[in-house]
Amino acid sequence: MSTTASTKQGRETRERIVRAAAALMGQNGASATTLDDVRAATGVSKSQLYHYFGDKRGLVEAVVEHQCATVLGLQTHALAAVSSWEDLERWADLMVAIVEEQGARGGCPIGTLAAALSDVDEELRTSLSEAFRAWSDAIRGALTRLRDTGQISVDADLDALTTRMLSAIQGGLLLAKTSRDANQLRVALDGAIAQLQASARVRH
Amino acid sequence: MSTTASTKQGRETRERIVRAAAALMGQNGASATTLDDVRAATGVSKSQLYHYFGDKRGLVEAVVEHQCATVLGLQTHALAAVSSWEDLERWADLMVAIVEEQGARGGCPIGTLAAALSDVDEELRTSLSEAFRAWSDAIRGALTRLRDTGQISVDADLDALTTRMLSAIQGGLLLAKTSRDANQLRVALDGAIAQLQASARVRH
DNA sequence: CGACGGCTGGACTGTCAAGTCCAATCAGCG
DNA sequence: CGCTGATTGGACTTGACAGTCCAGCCGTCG
Repeated sequence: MSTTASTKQGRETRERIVRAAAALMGQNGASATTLDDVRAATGVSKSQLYHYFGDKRGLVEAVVEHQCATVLGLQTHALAAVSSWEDLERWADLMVAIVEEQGARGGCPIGTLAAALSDVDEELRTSLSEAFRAWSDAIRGALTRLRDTGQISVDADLDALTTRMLSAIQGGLLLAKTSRDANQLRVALDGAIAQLQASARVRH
Repeated sequence: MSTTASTKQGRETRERIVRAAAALMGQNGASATTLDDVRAATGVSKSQLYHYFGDKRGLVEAVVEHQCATVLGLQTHALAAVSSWEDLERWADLMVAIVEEQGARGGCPIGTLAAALSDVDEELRTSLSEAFRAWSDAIRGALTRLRDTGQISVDADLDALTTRMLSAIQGGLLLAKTSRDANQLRVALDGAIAQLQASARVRH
C-alpha cells in the first residue's frame, strides 16, 4: 500500500524522504518540486518513492502531516511553558529569532502549505485547518493560564484573542517573508501582545 | 519583445489573457497552471501568449502586476474615503462580505502570490513587497486622517498600527480561506480596529 | 538453511508542457 | 490600392515529469 514501512530501516528511509521533500516544497512550492528533485536530494530510487507514498499526492500529504507535527510540537511545547507576560514575550522573541536566522525566508511551513493547497485539495485543506485549530488550542491554553492567574480579565473573550494572535503570527510571517524583514513579524506580535495586556484591565 | 501591444485590439487580447491567467493562477497556483490551461480558457493561440509575454515567467509577472493593481485600486479607493470609525468598520465589513460571497475561497490575491513566489523569484518578490508597502501607505493615510481629526491620540505609533492592521488582514484571510470560515477574518479585523480605538486615549 | 516479504535499483513508457517556427491575416497609413 | 508591422493560427520539437515494471537485495523468522 501507500504507507508501508515496517522495518526500522524502512521508517528511517521514509523519514529521510519526507524531510527532504518538506524542505524542497517549502522552498519551491509543492507543485513545483518534482519527484526527481526529491530523488536527487536524497539519493533514493524512484521505486522507493512509490513504495512509501503511492504517488506524488501521497508524498505531499506526508509532507503536510510532517510539517504540522513539527510546528505543533514546537508550539505546544513552548506555549505550555507560558504562565506570565515575560514567558509570552520570550515565546514571541523565539519566533522572531528563528525567522531572523533564516534571513526571513520560508515563513510558516503550515501557512505556506495552506496558501498553496487550500483551494486545490479538500482533504489536505482539512488537515491544515485542523492544524491551525490545534495551534489555537495551544495558544488558548496559555491565555487561559494567564487569565486564571489574574493576569487577564475574566470577561475577556479568549477565543477572539486567540484568533487574533494566530492571525498576527501568520500575517506577520507573510509580510516578513515578502519584505525579507523579520521586523514585520516583531511588530505584529508586539501588537497582539499589547492587546492582550490591554485586556488585563476590565473593559468599559 | 515581450510586452508588445500597440493596437487597441492587441491591448484587449492581452488584457483578456491576463485576467484569465490571474483567475486560474489564483485557483490552482502559478506553477500548476499551464499555458494550455490559459489557452483553453481564452480561446487564444499559443503564439499569442509568446507574442505578448515572451515566456511563462512573463505571464506570471503580468499577473502579479495585474493583481497588485486591482487590489490596490480597490483598497486605496476605499481607504481614501475613511475619516471616521464607522467608515473604517464599513471598510472591514466590505472585505468580509467579499470573502463571504466567494465561499471563503482564494483569499488575498497578493497574499497568495507572495506566499508562493517570494522564495522563488527575487524580482517578483520585490514587486509584491512594494505592493504591500503601497497598501500600508493607504492604511496609514486613513489612520493619519483619524489622528488629525482627534480620533486617535497624537502619540500613537501609526507605522506600527498600520503593520498590525495589514498583518490582521493577511493572517485573517489565510485562516478564513483555510477553514472556509469568513468569520476568522471578521474576528481578526475587529481586533485590529479595537486596538486602534484603544489608542484613541493617550497611553500610560 | 530456505523462503518470505519488505526494500531497493534503475530502465522504460506515455503524456504533457514549454517553447519554436512559419505562414496567414488584419489594421492602419501614405 | 499597396506596404508595413502587429496579430493570429496551429503544427512541430524537445525535454521533463509522473508513473510502471521487474529483477535483485537483504533482513528475519521458522
